[in-house]
Amino acid sequence: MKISTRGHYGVMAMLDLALHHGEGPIPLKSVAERQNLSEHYLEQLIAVLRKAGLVKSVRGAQGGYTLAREPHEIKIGEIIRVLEGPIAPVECVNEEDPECCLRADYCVTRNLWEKVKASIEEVLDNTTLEDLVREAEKARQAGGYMYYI
Amino acid sequence: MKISTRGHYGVMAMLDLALHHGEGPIPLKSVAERQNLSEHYLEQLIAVLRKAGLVKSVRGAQGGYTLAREPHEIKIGEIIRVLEGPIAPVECVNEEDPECCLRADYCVTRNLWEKVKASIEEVLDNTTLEDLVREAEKARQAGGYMYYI
DNA sequence: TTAAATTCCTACTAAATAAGTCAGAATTAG
DNA sequence: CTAATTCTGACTTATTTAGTAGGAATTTAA
Repeated sequence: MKISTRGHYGVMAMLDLALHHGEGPIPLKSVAERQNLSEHYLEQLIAVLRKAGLVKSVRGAQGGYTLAREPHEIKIGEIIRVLEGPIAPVECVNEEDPECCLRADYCVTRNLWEKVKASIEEVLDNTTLEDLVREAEKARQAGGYMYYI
Repeated sequence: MKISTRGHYGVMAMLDLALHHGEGPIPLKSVAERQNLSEHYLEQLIAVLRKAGLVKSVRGAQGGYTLAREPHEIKIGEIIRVLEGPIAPVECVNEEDPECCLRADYCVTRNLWEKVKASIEEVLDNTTLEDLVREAEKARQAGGYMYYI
C-alpha cells in the first residue's frame, strides 16, 4: 500500500514550484538541491509532468520550469495519477480498464476496494498545491524551518 | 498506489474461510479451487496468517484451516497489515519506524500522506469478515452467482 | 499398517518494477 | 562564444513480485 518515489518526489517538486510561483522559470537544479533529490531522476519525472501539461518549460540559460496553471487549480490527485497511473488499490477497480474484472457485479471484496479507492481520491482530489503552500507558510511563521518531503 | 496479490489473495482466502466458518477445517486446496488461485502460493500466504494468529491449522487427512476468531472479530486491516506490512503510503508516515522521518514536525506533504493513511485505515479497520459475509449473502439472494475477488 | 490427504518447510526462479546513472545533443541569455 | 539549461534515450543495479519445485511431517480412515 505504497506510492513510489515517483509520486512522492513529484509532489515535492510541484510544491517547490508552487512556493516559487510568479518568480519566473525555476531551474530544476535548484529544486533538486532544496528538496535533496537527484537532479537527473527529477528530470525524468518533470518530463512526464510537462507532457501531461502540468508544468511549462523554458529552455536555455535562465530557463527552468513553471506551473502551467495556478496552484489552486492543480490537485495533488492529478500529480499522482500522472506519475503513478490510476489510483486503484487492485486492478479490478481501475476504471480505465473496465474489462479487467468481468465478475464485477457479483464480487464482494471488489466493493471494499472501491471504498478504499474512493477514500484515497477524496483526500488527494480535495487538496491543491495552494493548500500545501498555505500550510507551508503557516509552518514557517510558527516554526522557522520549512521542509517538504 | 496498489496492494499486491498477497493482500488481495489473502483477503479472498480469509473470506472463503469465513463463508465456511463452523464447518470444521477447510483444506487449502478447496479454497484455492474456489478462488482460482495457486495452491502453493496460497500456502505461503496462509503460513503468514497462521503465525500471526489469524487462522488455525489442523494437520493430516481431513485437516485444513479455520479462522482463529469469529468473523466479526477479524478486521480486513489486520489481514492487510499481516501480509503487506504497515499501511503507509510513504515511509515517513510509518509509525512503526518513527525515526525514518526526522523532520516530521516541519514537513508539509507529510500531513497529506497522514491523511491518506488515515482514510485508508478508516475503511479497512471498520470492515470485518462478517461484513463481507453478509454482503456475499445479500448478493447470493439477489443474483445467484457469488464470486469474491 | 498402509495409503491418501493434508499441512509444513526450504529453496529456487523468472519477470517486472523501482530508482536511479550516464552521456551527450539542442537551445538560449548574456 | 560560453555557460546554463532543457531534452533524449539508453543503460544499470537492486528489490520486489508472484510464483514453482520438491519433499518431509502428520493424521485419518480403510
